Amino acid sequence: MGKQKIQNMEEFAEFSGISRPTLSKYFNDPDSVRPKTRDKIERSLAKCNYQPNIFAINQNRKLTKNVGIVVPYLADPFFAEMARGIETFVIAAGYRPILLSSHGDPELEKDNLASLRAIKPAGVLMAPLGRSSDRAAIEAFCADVPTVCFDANIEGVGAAFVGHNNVQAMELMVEYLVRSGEPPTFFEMRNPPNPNANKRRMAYIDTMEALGHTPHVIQAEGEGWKIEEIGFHEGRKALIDGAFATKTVFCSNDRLAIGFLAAAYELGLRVGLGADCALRVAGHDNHPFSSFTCPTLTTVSQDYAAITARCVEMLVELIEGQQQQNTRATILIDGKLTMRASA
Amino acid sequence: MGKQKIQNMEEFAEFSGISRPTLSKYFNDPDSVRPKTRDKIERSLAKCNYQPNIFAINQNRKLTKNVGIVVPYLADPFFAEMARGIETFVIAAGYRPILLSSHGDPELEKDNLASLRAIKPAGVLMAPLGRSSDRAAIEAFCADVPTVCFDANIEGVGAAFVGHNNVQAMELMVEYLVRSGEPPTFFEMRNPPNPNANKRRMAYIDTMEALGHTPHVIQAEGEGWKIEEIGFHEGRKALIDGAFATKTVFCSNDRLAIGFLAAAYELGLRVGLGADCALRVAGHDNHPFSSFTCPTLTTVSQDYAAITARCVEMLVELIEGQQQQNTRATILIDGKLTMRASA
DNA sequence: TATTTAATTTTACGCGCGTAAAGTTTTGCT
DNA sequence: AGCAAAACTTTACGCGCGTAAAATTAAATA
Repeated sequence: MGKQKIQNMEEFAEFSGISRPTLSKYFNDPDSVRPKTRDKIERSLAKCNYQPNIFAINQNRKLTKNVGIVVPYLADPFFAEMARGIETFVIAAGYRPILLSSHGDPELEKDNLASLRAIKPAGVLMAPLGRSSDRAAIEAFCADVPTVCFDANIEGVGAAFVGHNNVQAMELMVEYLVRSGEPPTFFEMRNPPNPNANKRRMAYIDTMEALGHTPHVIQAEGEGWKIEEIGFHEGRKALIDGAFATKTVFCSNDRLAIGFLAAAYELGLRVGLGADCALRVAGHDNHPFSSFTCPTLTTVSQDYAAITARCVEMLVELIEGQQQQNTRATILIDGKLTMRASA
Repeated sequence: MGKQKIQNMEEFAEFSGISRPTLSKYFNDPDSVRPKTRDKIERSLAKCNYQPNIFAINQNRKLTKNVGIVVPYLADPFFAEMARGIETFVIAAGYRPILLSSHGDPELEKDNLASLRAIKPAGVLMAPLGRSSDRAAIEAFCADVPTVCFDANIEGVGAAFVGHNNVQAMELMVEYLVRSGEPPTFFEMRNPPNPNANKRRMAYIDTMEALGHTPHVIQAEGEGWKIEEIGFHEGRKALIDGAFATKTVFCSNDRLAIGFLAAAYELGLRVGLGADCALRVAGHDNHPFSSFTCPTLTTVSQDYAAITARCVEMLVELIEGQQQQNTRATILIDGKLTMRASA
């Protein structure tokens, strides 16, 4: 490989026979130069391994091509999956994803925003922690950098929100459970870290009442993101106490359901649809592991692909769109019933 | 908040009454200036919200404070958990973690290394994809930037390796299974993405032979990182075919075991230690979800905390240590038997 | 072919900070 | 108090690139 060592754009200008300002234009947007010169540049580029210094670029441009992705808890496969989708779309859109997890800690969430500020991102995609988030800090951040929120909607925060349609999804599942058996009891955390939980409870109650049934809600104690553990211990307790009004349990999310199923198993309760089953259990989210629970978990799936695609789209519009809209868009993506063995 | 707006170090020098070169020294290493001036700087810092421009810093320093973390598959909670630990230690060591996932794709792994190169990292912590990795590309990268590998050891690649002691761990589990019941059959993927699998098979065979038992290995077909799915389908097939030589199955890793347990459940096979159980199943890794399988999974746990701590330690030594050692260190951390209900 | 328009080159400055060199002040030590 | 060492200030240059302005060249239009 006789590839020359070219250190900077000056040298590459000499090497390629194109002036430096034109090269600068090219690297910023290859389509902004004449096709002929573009060809010439790219042919030269193939002959050496020059690559513009990203620090020098970012220092001098007011706006970088960085896009921050902030997630509340990356060790949760749900968010890992979301992050994966978002990363892919961000790269496809020509930006550079920077993935940060808050690991469930509001302080770290603030730190993450601070360190994002330092890299002057073109925009940020953020799933806030929710209840424990420092709202003021996030608002201040969103005022400075274009931010699209996903997963958890903090009313009024961010330029847009793209998320799951909890109301539609809850209706879907409650109606299915009622139709195929008896009305469900709702099982959730009393203090859920994620704000979707509240929307789900309310949608559950509304749907149940609309269908002429009495809603029953069992609330698990416990704080934080060890949700399976809470589902297990509190679900176990509730089962032993006979706290469930019906034998059909609709868990607020799949992680809770995973813990709950483990508890039911330990107590020797057969879960499923058959006549020989003591319980029916449904979840919500279509968590990556919900296909491998025992029994496999009937759930409402969030449309990962649509949500991730849409929120990247929104952000790109926000960044590249000339006219700035003042209205905060809220986009809700419908869920789908995913029927498996547990209900 | 009458905080002044200070744009650069020049202005902050005037504001704080400290010369710019000294400030530069301070920001590079707060301990390199006299305590008195350090106090003075920090008191001024509290009075405004100046923060050095990270791009300008990185452009001019030969070495940044960036530390890359490359993981083969972030949607795997095992790696998510590893990444979480590593991030924390990297921050504690005064560096800036940049987390990248290869999402199971060797091309993306190469891309990740390329984009890491662009940010001139002080060092990189890398868990290679393994079998599918482009060895030459990784070697070339390691030759240029200090790299400590973890999880998957590619012999000779990287300045050091920190990982799990597969041999010790396998001995531990095989001995336990033999002692507490019958000798296990080993269940693994024929073409595992991760190189640990081969070490585990060999250790299984060695230990079985040392104990005077005949090793039995069942190999699941299938490629890629959908390991639970492979464990489920291939495990199901093997169970139906009566392929297991014994009723004790030791799975090469917990994800495989999670799928296998789901298959056993579906087939109505009771898993556990009791006389009423048709199978005993053990895993390997102490995957975050192994506490919530049905039944809960007996496994050999990797010492997450020790591995993550140790590999960050190694990298920091490598970066900051004056004398460069030419010997490639290989550090293996012992596993622990984690007994639960499945075996 | 002449003319308008668009693209490129030349020249030059600035971004914010690292860092070297020489001079000055402060500190620690006897 | 005197002195050497350490820390600091002043001055000055460089990093690699963005970008503005004026001059030049190429392309598109008539």
